[in-house]
Amino acid sequence: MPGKPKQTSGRPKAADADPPVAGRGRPPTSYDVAHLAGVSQSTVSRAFAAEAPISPPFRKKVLEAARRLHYRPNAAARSLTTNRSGVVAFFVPNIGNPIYPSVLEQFSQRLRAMDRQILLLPPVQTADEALMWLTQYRVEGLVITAASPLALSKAIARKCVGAGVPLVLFNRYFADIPVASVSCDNALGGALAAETLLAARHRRFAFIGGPEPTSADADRCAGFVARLRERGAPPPLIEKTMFSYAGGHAAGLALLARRDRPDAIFCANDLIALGVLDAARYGHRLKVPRDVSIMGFDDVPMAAWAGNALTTVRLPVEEMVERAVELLGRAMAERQEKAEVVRIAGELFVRSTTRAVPGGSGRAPALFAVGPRRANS
Amino acid sequence: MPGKPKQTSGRPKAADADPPVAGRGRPPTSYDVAHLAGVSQSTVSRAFAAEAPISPPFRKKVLEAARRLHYRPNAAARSLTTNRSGVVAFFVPNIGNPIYPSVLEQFSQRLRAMDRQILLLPPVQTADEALMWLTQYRVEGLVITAASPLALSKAIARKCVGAGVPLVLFNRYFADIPVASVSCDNALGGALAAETLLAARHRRFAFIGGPEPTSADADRCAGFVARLRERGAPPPLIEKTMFSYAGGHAAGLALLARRDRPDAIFCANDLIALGVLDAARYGHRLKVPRDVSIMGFDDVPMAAWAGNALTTVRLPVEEMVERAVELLGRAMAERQEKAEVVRIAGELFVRSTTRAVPGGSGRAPALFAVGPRRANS
DNA sequence: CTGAAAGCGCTTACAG
DNA sequence: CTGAAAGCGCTTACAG
Repeated sequence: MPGKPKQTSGRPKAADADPPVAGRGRPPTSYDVAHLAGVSQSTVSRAFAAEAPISPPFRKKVLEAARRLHYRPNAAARSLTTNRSGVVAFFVPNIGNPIYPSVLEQFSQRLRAMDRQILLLPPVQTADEALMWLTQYRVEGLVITAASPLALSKAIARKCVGAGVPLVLFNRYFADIPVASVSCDNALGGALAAETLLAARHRRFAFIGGPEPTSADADRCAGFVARLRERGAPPPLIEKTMFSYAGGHAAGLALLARRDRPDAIFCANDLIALGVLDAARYGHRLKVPRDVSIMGFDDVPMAAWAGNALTTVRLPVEEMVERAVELLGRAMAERQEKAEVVRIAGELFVRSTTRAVPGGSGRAPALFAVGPRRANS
Repeated sequence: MPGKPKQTSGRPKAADADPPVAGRGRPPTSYDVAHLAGVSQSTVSRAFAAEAPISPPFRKKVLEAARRLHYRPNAAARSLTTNRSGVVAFFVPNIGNPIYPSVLEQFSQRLRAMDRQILLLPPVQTADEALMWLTQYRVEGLVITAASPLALSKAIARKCVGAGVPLVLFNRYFADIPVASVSCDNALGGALAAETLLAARHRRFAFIGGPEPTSADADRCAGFVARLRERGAPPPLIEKTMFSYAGGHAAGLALLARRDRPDAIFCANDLIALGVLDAARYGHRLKVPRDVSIMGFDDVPMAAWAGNALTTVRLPVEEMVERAVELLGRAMAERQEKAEVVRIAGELFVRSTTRAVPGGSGRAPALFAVGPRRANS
């Protein structure tokens, strides 16, 4: 007699028991609900599908019975029939950057609204491993939030594109791989940094970037360098270090020990900048910004701390996540990946690690492409 | 003809094509592998189960065919038959605390070794919602890494225990709910803080805790207070604030404005302590530790930064995660929850926000229960 | 709109 | 050890 419950006779009939939760016997199935509601199992299934053909009274009956039994469709069974898991994977290799907790939190909120779950990609070693894992779990989409290690992220991205796994890069892109991405306008941010430091009458510039030529890093640097050149300023020194406080600290110590010590340093991110800041203050006993101005990028929570008050360009996390989820949703719906590249301007936050503009109000000048704002740390 | 592939005729036979990845047609099934390897589908299944009865040559044949097809057992199908999903859920409401990225990272590593995936609990509003979600995804276990908001975490814990969902609390416990947990020995940590401040000849103590009586918070406070009392010191002022830098900053501003200004402040965590530190330095223009000593708890990365050099008690994250995973594994294997409560001592890191011990070597005295260490920030 | 039935891709008794 | 078959709990054509 197919179509009727089998092998479930051992389970206590959770007809009106109050806490039929899980624990003891297995969770209720759609047959249990059908039985209680006096409808067919198909009808139960339809009651839980938004677009399914079912009359309001039937749906009501089913939902009421489901509520009493604490029933929810088994995700695995649903996944098996539909071949869609409802799961989005995240590759967050750079979780150490304090910007990512809020990124993850925002994704979590928005994805919940789309009824998607977040599965964390395990620390795979190769792109093949990643892809096998993605297919094993029938992951519907992948978000990569960092490009370090570059080679691995890139290989994974390439595999995903090849395999048709919807992919969105967060604050990264790969020029040679056609994939959807949402970034801060890093080049513009670099230009904003240049403007800020130029307005403060600096002349000896430096840029400290990460160890690998990620797009974010490269664009921030390029925007900075280009704007300096446009304004007729001398080219900056360019240093590489680890993408961390310790990296910034070491680089800052070295850079500030040079004869031709720069008096304005723009760092590829806040973590580096905060390391440089401490290297200047505590390593070299310099006054910031009197002796040297320092800027970061991202606006991590620590940048606003009173002891740091770091001038920086804020990553527009909220808008970025919003767009990323939008792109991901579109990529999951259509089979066809669009490879759209979104760039969102970041806002300048002038705090206390950059010299005030001479004769200015303390605000950055109005010639910026994006309205600056004096932050109340 | 049951037992043979059905409805798959439309798919290109991926016999020797090189990249049969995903993308176009569906991923290969065990039937495809069986076909290629010249064995039955059952044998394919057995080749992927560690304990299954299968001869080495057969397994080898299967695995080779699987490799060629990039085959991996469909997790949903497996979950459906075994009723076990291989998924562990994480509830990390307090992701803002910079200690959690490393916690999550360590869990990720260890869980991978156990072949478990991490699914993030969405931002549910009620315990019932959480439980329904847990059963919908047949989650095998839950890790709760924070107790804020207390009421929700507690309600979820209670539901899980009631429903038999294996649960491990990370650095939290609920006295009235029998559930496995792994914590830092917070009371001991509080005592260490008291010893450190007493040894520096302080007399006017304060404790700043979080807004809710979480176990970690309460134990740190209790250990601190008890040790002060044992040593005949006057009882500390006790303040409450948000579990954040901003909370600590506000509380520090207020506390240090008092007539009976404390000269030694122990904070429930580093984020609060760093806020207090900046309130002292930049809000009140005090010298730390000359005018006031400040201690935190956790040893977040920022505590070691040169500008902060915060004396603190380190959360033994690595050991804690190791034990937590162990407990979780046991709870998932046995049906019976043990409610074991593990406490691991945290290590004292003396940096520069506490006065050196008079006449001492700069090291904390040797009477501490746990060997102190002077950190090289 | 509603119900009976097939099928998703596995695992696991059951025979041999 | 190996294979044929049943069954996991759903979704979705297919009839009515």
